[in-house]
Amino acid sequence: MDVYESCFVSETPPSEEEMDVRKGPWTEEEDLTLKAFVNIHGEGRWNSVARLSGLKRTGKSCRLRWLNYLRPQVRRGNISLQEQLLILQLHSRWGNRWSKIAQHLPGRTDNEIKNYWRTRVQKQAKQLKCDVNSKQFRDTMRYVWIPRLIERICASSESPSGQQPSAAAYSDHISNMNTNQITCGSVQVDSSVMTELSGTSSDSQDAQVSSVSNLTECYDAPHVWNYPNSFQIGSGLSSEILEGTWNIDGGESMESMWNEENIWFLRQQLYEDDFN
DNA sequence: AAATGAAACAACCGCATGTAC
DNA sequence: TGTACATGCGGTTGTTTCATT
Repeated sequence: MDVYESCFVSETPPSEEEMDVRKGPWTEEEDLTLKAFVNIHGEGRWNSVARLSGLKRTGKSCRLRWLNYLRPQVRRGNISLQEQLLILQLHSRWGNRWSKIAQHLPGRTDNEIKNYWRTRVQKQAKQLKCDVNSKQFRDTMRYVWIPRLIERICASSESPSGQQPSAAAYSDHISNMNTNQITCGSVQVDSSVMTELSGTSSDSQDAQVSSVSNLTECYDAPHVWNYPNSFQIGSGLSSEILEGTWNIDGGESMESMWNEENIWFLRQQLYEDDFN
């Protein structure tokens, strides 16, 4: 039995009523207490942490506070472009499985990703006056946003890219993958980016298919894709999208969003997952 | 400067799952 | 095998911050 364990094998925990449990925002003092306790004894056994640290909190509350806020690895602040792309992709595959998505975004918590999705993506769906799970929203993403984005990926890939992984290395990496690819200049773009978001991939069968973050400013009918005859560009789309005035994160441009580094990063993450 | 509404973030709750006994 | 407890997850709600009028 280790030191930690010996600390915790003890009396039955008092009920919440008996404990006079504190709720609501954590104070700085509570944070320090929890941090110090976990630093000494390690994570886990949260009910014991709550009891022995002197915090009048539940084990659940301690765990949540530690995982979402106090953990040293936690990254706070703006979700980067790469992360936005990953969230979009992974959510299209797994639906609202936030913790699973979070595993692919080091330092980000499921709670943060969930909040991001709710506040940003669902907002966009609201602007479109449709549900994020609706066909209209998926179609908008599938036939308008994504193609436009990919077109921009292609465009940006042809510009100098500094210290990024080379396009050649990237092509080598994906050439072994059994995927359909579209060549745009020196970079190949995987058409699975499209099919995943269409909700037809096998992985998405058990997941609720949802859609895209602030992937806007995307309407500009890309010529690189074949649209189904039945799909009318612009049908039911908001004027912001149709006019290309739907801004990203308060003005961030699509150009900056889709550079070669982002594509490299995104693809790496996805293929690693596919083959794990 | 104050009021109001929207957006972002933090935390709680209930349920599901895992594990030890 | 059944039970109790701990932990993890996703949905929801409460609170704070920021922008607009």
